[in-house]
Amino acid sequence: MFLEFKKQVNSALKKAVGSLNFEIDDFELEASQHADIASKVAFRLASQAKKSPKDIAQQIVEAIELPEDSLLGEIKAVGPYINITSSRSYIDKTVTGIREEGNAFGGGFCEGKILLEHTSANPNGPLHVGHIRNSIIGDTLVRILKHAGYDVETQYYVNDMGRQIAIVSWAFTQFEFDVSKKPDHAIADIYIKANALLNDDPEKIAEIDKRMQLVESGDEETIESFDVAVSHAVSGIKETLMRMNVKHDSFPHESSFIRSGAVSRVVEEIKAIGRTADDKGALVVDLGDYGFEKTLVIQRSDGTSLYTTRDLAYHEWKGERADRIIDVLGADHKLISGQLKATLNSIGKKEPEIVIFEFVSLPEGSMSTRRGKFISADDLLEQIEEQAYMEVDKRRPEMAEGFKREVARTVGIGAVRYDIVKVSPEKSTVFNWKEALDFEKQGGPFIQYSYARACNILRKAGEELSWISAQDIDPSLLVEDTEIDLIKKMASFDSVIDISARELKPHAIAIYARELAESFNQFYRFVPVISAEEEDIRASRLALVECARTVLASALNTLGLGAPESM
RNA sequence: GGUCCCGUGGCUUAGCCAGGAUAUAGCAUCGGGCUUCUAACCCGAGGGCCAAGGGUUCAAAUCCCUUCGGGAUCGCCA
Repeated sequence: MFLEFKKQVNSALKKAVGSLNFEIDDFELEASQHADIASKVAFRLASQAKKSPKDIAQQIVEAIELPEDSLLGEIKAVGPYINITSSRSYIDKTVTGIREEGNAFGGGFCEGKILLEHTSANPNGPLHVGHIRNSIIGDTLVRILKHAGYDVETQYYVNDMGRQIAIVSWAFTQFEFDVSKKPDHAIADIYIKANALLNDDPEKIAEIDKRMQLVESGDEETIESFDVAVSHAVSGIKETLMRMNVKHDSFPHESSFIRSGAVSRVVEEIKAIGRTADDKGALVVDLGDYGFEKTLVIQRSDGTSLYTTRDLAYHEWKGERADRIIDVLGADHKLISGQLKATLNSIGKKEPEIVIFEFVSLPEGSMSTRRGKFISADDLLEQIEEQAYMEVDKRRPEMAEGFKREVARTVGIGAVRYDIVKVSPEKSTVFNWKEALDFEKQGGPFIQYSYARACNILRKAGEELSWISAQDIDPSLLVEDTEIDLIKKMASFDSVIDISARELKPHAIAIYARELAESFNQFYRFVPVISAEEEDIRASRLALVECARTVLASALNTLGLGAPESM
């Protein structure tokens, strides 16, 4: 609803400014503490009109004419600012809008097919707390984009033929694989051992090189040994992702692009535009005109392809299947993703939009699967759920064990996801157990609690008052400050979705969800619902609670947090 | 050494790209609130020369330059 409000503000200002014979398109609208929206346009027009911004603001306000039933209410010039408040109709339409649209409220205004790749961690061990930043940012973006109206397909690109996988497959021939363990963890065990062995005995590296050549040339037995290693790791990774409410639609494998001929094809395409050169037997691409000093190697001197080459083929393939391609990648991919985009651009292919997130490190330094220096996502989830269980047990000791376990799971995952997504991706972070397990913060569980409270009111109303949601209500009876604040907060859901979908910034939705929960809690504290004296007021408030439940559920769902009806 | 990202109260953090009204929240600290829809809640207080220095501008947390601190990266790894 806020998007529509903004549109009306723009057109009202445009007309007013036009009637004063000023030329300007951008009204510099911004959120304000003094109104629902404010325009700074008077600053810009000051030089043009040779008048003070203050006078211009006043003039514009006087020139504004509002149509019947406008979403704009009071319009005031305060110094150079034009402060605009929404009308009663805005409030009423928001309530009816939510009641009519339900879960679709605040979205559905975009269209097109998006292919989004995220996580794509190498299958040489379990996901660690750094990888899940990728998964959570990626999955939240998927949910935001879907709500905005896009058709989104999510992919996990499986590196099943890199050097690291050659090492894992080789490790199977050197060490015992512990089948009693979760498979991705068991893979990490032998991978770490193999790396240590290669470190001690560099002559064995030739065996890895040999495997790399064999797999690329299509040797059945080697391919099979890679597949075994990869599928063990991937099955464990999938389990972890599922536990975090993260789902991928497909898992394309790198090797498939070799086998389909896509890799050789893309190499030929690059050769054809005359950008390639031979550098000591390796094939390199010159991207100097794109601002890259150094050339990009796309083929080793032994003729095998590299990650980059396969990634080029993968992106070419993705570009043929979607209107937009989005990749969520770690900070280590900044350079290479720039080169990837430049190369695709040079052969006239669709470029991906890249979302970069900075690294999560440990207090003692950076994480490394190879060296066994990492905290696995499974460990984190295990501990957080245990912590959450204690919190539930403390608050609802009388409830059944199954209830406590279920709530602990929902709340635990919620806390983890929220903590990660609420921070801007461009900040590097240091993982800290104490903070990760702290439930006192106003985070995921805070939002889930608001939702549970809303559910509880409605459940009680159903039991005690035989309330049903279809009842006709009068939204104009909602006049308390906290009611209006809550409604306005819900109204702005669409604009938050719009902004986070456009800028690919999931953390905006995290902040919004928290504010929405806060608004609901304030309403809950100050306005009686079930015990409201007058029946029509009670009905309107129940409808409002139901609206809040709807929007809270959407916000939680967009963040990938579970919505518990009781906790 | 080159390039990119980050540096906001004790801790975590929004705002920065598109400069303007007293800089946003949370945690922690201190004070108040459960006979009333679950207190995982609500209300209030203190706490910031927005890393430092310079510049642009009527106006800078926001743009530019320099320095410092942290992270990432710099062809045949991924």
